Order: sequence, then C-alpha cells, then structure tokens
Amino acid sequence: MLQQTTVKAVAPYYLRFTEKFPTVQALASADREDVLAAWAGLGYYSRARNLHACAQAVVALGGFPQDVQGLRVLPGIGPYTAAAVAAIAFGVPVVPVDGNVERVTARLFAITEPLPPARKKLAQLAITLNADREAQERPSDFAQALFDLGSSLCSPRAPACGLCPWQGECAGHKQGIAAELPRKLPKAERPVRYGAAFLAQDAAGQILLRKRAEKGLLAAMTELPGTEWRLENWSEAEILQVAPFAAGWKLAGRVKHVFTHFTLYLDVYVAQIKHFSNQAVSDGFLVPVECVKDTALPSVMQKCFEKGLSCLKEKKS
DNA sequence: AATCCGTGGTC
DNA sequence: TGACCAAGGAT
Repeated sequence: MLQQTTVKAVAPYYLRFTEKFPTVQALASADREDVLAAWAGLGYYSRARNLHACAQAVVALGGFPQDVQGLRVLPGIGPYTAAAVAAIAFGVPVVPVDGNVERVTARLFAITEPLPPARKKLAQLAITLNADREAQERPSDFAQALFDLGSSLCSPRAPACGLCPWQGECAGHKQGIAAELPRKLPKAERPVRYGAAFLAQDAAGQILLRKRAEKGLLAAMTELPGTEWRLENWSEAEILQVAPFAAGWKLAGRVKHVFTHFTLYLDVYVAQIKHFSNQAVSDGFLVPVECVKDTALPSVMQKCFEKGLSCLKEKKS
C-alpha cells in the first residue's frame, strides 16, 4: 500500500484491509472482487491484484522467502520492497532505496545530475550508506531511520539541515544546494480527455454498473456505463446517441479528475426509470444504491456516482 | 528506456 | 489554482 502512497492516506485502508484479510491464507483464498473493493479509492490497482497473487504465491511456497532474491520473485515485489521486507522483517543488512533515500543520497553526495537519469548512480551510492557496524547490526532500524530522516528533516522543499545528524558530512549542504536536490527533468505536459457517464436508477432503487477491462487504466474495477474518453469534447447530442439505453437523460454536472498522465472531464447524466430492460443489463449488473460502497468503485467513479445521486435526490424533492 | 498506472495532501 | 510529491512495479 505504501508504494507511492502516503502513510496518512494508507492508514485507514490498512486497518480495514487487515481486519478483512487477517492472514496471508485469508487473503490468498479471498475473491479478487473483495480484494479490489477493499482497495477502491487507494489507486494503482495493480498493487491490489499483485498483492492477492503474492499471497497465493506465499501460501504455495509454504511461507515467505527471507532473502532479497527470493522476495524479488513475488508479484508486486520490486527492488525497493524486496529490500525493505528483507531489512525490516528479516534483519538482512540491505538499504531499501525509495524516493526519500534517493533525495537524502543526492544531497549527501551533491549529485546534480537530474532524475530519472541519475537513478542508477543514486542507488549505487545509497547502498553504501549502511557500511557502519551499527547500521549492519540493526538493518530494520537503519532502514526506517533513513526513511524518517528523508520524510522529516531532509524534506523535499525546506530541509531542516540545522537539525540533521549528517549535516557535517553532507556535500549538498556544504555547497549550499541541498534544498535544490535532487534535480528533476521537466515532466511531459498532461493532456485533457473528455467523456460522459450515465447513472440510471429504477423504482427499486437499483443502479446499473459495469466491470472494466482486465488490462489498462482502472483494470477490472467497477464503473458507471459511459462513453469513450477522448481528446475532443462531446456535444450533448453526441453523448445521448451513445447512451446505454433510451431514457430521459438529464445533465447532473461535470466531474473533473486528475490521473497521473491525463486530466479527465466527465459529464454525468442521470435518469429515473421504472425498470431496467434485460437488454440494458446485459452489459453490466444491477446494484442497490446502498450497496455501491461495497463494489470496487475507483475514486473517479465515486465522484460521478455522488454527483449523479445528489441530482436524482434533488429532482425527487 | 520510456510509459503506464491513482489519489490526496501540501504549499 | 496548480505543480509537486509520496515506503514503486510491470511491461
């Protein structure tokens, strides 16, 4: 969960997740739908699929591999996580190199080459940081202390060099460039895409949902029926032409959602209907409104659902 | 190697 | 408001 996600965002998910799946065996034997639903809202959903597969691999192996090489084979476990688990769980004297450690290292050695090209060099320098006897003897404490140094004192914008135990050895501080490091190459500009989503509710209080494709963005997650997401804005006439079925569709509003590599605007259309035809449901499934929270609804779709639902409620009253 | 993959907090 | 960033991994 902590891969690219802050402790604060993870904490409530972690508590709910470990309550729902208290053991590796429980997670391994769970339905994937339930795992995805427990992850919904956290993002990077391949992590949930990988973690589920990882639990199954660990059960098949009869336990956790206890060294970096063995861990590295598991789904979703890359160089960083293998080193972190080896050091923290199994006392192996290795240095997990995450974003914090990259930053500390870039400053300590005054590496001015920008990321991402400097990544390999930073990793090679970082793995020498635990050369001291004390660090070798306490791999878990050393790894976590390094994370904490990076997240608290050696922070991205305004490092507290005056409080840093490594200030005397820090080349970046000595040169007065610590706060500028690590340098980064400019990022590609984020394109905008447009689409529409449809929320229909029947007299029994059910709504129609769909399951997304197994690969790609929001893979295997739940969504409202909708149009393609394209570079060009849609007119209302165009949108109504591709609605999942004919109904008195009304515009509830527009949802904005920022993904890593594009910004999405979705026009949310709502309709109150008597009942869903078999034809309408063939593409998806019906869920009572109060059960939508139990489905694997990603945040962008949660926003659409809330916008549409509040519009339907207004029209009733 | 470069791209794809979410989301929420912060300044 | 917007750009940056977070206990990265897979392809």
